[in-house]
Amino acid sequence: MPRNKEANQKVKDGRREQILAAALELFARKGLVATRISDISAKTGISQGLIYHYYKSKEEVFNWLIRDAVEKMNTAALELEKLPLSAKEKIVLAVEQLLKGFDQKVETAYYYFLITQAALSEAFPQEARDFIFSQNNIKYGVINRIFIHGQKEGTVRSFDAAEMTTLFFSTINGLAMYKAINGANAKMPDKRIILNMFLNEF
Amino acid sequence: MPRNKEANQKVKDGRREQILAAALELFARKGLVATRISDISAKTGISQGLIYHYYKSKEEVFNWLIRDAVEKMNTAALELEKLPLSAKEKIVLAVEQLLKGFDQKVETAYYYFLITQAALSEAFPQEARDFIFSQNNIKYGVINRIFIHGQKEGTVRSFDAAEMTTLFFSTINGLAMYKAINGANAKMPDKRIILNMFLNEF
DNA sequence: GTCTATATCCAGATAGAC
DNA sequence: GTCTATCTGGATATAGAC
Repeated sequence: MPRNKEANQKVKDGRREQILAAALELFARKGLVATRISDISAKTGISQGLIYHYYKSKEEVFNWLIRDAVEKMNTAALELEKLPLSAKEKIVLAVEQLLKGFDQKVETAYYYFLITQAALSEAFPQEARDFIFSQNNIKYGVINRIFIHGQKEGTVRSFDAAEMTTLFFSTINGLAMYKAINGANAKMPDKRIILNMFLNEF
Repeated sequence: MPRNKEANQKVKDGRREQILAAALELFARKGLVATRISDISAKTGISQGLIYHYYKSKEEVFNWLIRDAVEKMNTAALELEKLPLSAKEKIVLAVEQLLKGFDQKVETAYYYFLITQAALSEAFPQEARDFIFSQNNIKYGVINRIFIHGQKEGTVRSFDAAEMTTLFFSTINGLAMYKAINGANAKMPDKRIILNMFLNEF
């Protein structure tokens, strides 16, 4: 019966999703080690044993989360780069989208925070860390190229492009933390304040 | 013999300091929960049992660290506010000092990161978190007042001062993370890029 | 003050019934 | 697929010798 098979697959995928969603929030808020499988179990209503049916360990859950996050971000960055817009417009769009993302869904902020933590700490699974170090810089490259392009346009300030890129992502990470900490109470600042860092006029 | 008493006190203080210094780095890099007392023991060469002679628990070590950090930052902020300088000059000085601090001593970055983590996560001792929420905002107040003052001067951009304050500390936190992650490889960006966010000209 | 040895606890992961 | 019960390891914190 293909019907049942499909239905089963749906349930299975649903469970896996549920687990990831709960783990994302828990990992971001409590950290990987402080999050107990029992926390995930409590949050999802899925028994502890069953979680191990879907993922072979807590770290595997974490690895999936990181893969998801990095891939989403890279896809977004590469799509931005391909748009038929000026460098200046791309930068405005990037800042807009990121702020809107944080504002509308805390999960976006959690993703950023998780990646930062994993990059920082040796306590996180090596697999996830390797993946981050090999893949995460793709989005740095995109922004860096857009800055350089914008400098040729004359719209982007003439500071060192690499430094501006560092600052771009440091600021974004800082805002992600701010949002992750304060949740609904966090109001994202006016994008124009940020744009002042990078653009001559807008 | 007061001589011995003093000497003993010195040793005692030295040990306590050693433990704090090791814990700062470990907590920042691995997280509170992932850091084992045995890690602190290995890093300091102080036996596990002896650590409990100086601090009654791992969390107490953490609480001391947070107190130190918050107090240092508040003192610095309040002193900045009292200086006989224009608002514009104070902002330039604050950014300079913070960047220099991160550049010269990773520990400064670790302090920032630790506070941010503790504020974020329920996994950290409630005592430390309460202290942060009651005291940490002092430095936010200082910067906020300086921005407002600078707007009257005409030197600070006329965006919402609270939003600029949020952005100021988000950026600083982001840079602290960047430094904590990349250590000696992290080069702090040109302060002028940051100052563009807040100042009309400089 | 300092160390080594150990009691105690608790979380991750597994086994096995349904 | 799902649950409950349990094994096992490892970390905190303590006890007690020096």
